Amino acid sequence: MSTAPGGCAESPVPAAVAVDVAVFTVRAGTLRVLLARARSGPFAGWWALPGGRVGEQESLDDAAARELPAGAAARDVYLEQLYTFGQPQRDPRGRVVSVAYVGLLADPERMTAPAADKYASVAWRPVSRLPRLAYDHAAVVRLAVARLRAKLQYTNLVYTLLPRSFTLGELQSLYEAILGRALDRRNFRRRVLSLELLRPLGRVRGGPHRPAALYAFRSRRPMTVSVL
Amino acid sequence: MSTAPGGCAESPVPAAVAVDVAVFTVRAGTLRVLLARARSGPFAGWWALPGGRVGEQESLDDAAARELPAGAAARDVYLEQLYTFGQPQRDPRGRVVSVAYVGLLADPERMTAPAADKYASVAWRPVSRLPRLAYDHAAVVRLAVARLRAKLQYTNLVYTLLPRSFTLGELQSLYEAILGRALDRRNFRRRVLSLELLRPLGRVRGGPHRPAALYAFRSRRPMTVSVL
DNA sequence: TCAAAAGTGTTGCAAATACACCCATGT
DNA sequence: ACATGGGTGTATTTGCAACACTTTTGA
Repeated sequence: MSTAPGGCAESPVPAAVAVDVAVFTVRAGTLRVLLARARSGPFAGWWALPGGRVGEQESLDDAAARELPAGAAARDVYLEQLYTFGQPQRDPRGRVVSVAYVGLLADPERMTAPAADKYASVAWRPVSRLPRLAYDHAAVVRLAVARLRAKLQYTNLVYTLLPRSFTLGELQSLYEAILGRALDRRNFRRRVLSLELLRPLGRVRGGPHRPAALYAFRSRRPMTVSVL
Repeated sequence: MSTAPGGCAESPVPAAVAVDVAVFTVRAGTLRVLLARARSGPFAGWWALPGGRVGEQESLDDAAARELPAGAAARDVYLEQLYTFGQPQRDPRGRVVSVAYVGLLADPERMTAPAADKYASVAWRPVSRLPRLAYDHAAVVRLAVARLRAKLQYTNLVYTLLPRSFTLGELQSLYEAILGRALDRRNFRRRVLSLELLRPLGRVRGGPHRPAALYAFRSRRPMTVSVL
């Protein structure tokens, strides 16, 4: 049974429900998470994950999407529920149960728009060197990173972290940045191509060296496939 | 941020937080889930997962353990958070966000004690043939079964479904019941033994046929190991 | 002596790994 | 010409799957 009447007067459970979102991207070969500095509240000035209360008539997924900084522009962030944190004392102001989400975003620039948001500032921080975080958000990020690493191995979710077209080298760098270990170029290449997830674009990207063929994902929907 | 003040008067978010638990066991070669029939409420008489409101000073994990029928005797149920369901309309009485848990139990008898509980009746039902369930509990069970199947493959969690000592045949039957497919006896045996998770007890269990060696798990703590 | 489950060993295939060489480009 | 990353191929190992036979008990 999922019990409890709705009305505030009748309900003996004054818990508030919130969402917190750990949005990740990879920039400069480093896995980064989006942090925000709160203007007010018990942790004013601290870095924390973006988040906030769930509206009365709002689903959890909708709330997570809405709480993203510069939300409008960020409609194509991949979001997935992670875990729900409900220790009684996790928020000094009272009982707050927080549903944590993982977000994945390709283009880091899109999100940094400071906006006349509720946050004093917003920044992409490398997950390997995080500042002290408010609430239990350090634990949230740890869990989120673990989930991300695991899920890249058996899904095609990398597509959420890449632009439309990319080279195999870029794809490999991405995996290496997130998994934190080097991969054999030739084996990676064969593996990925054998999955038939990519479509060769025919075009080529020039650079300082030999131009690399461009690829795109055949499907940009979440699927489970054994990648590594 | 996980915001929101605690007080009921100040909070515009009258959401109640509940837990629902899908407890599984295997009996007679069939994966079964524990269902309860509510005495009252909008779904009185319907089958549903056991569950209920989270107390004010109670963690989610504690709430899940407490909501188990015949709770006292069931202290050694393995519990793990599954997913949080928060569609605004999922409870007809008002907004209830429900944190779903998966439970695993070895001894089916332990739990069936009807008890002067809040439930009219309690029963182990095969997951393959479930009655209509209250709320969104059909979806909860579906997700829970998927999680259970997946997790048996890369953890040692089977130990939660077995008594202290067991034969390799029993272990295999358990896997077959949950995965829903037959496994090669010899390969299964070799695989499992090579993991070094089991300790041979020396003793033997007699039966109508050739007696089988008894084993026990070296460690009864959750670990991740690639089982299949 | 028969049925039914326990226990053991081998073999072939397929996938993962490790590794070496040539190619195309900008500087 | 050379440094740098792109592209292709091959040998070896390792793990998985398929499979056949012997053993021990109760009935």
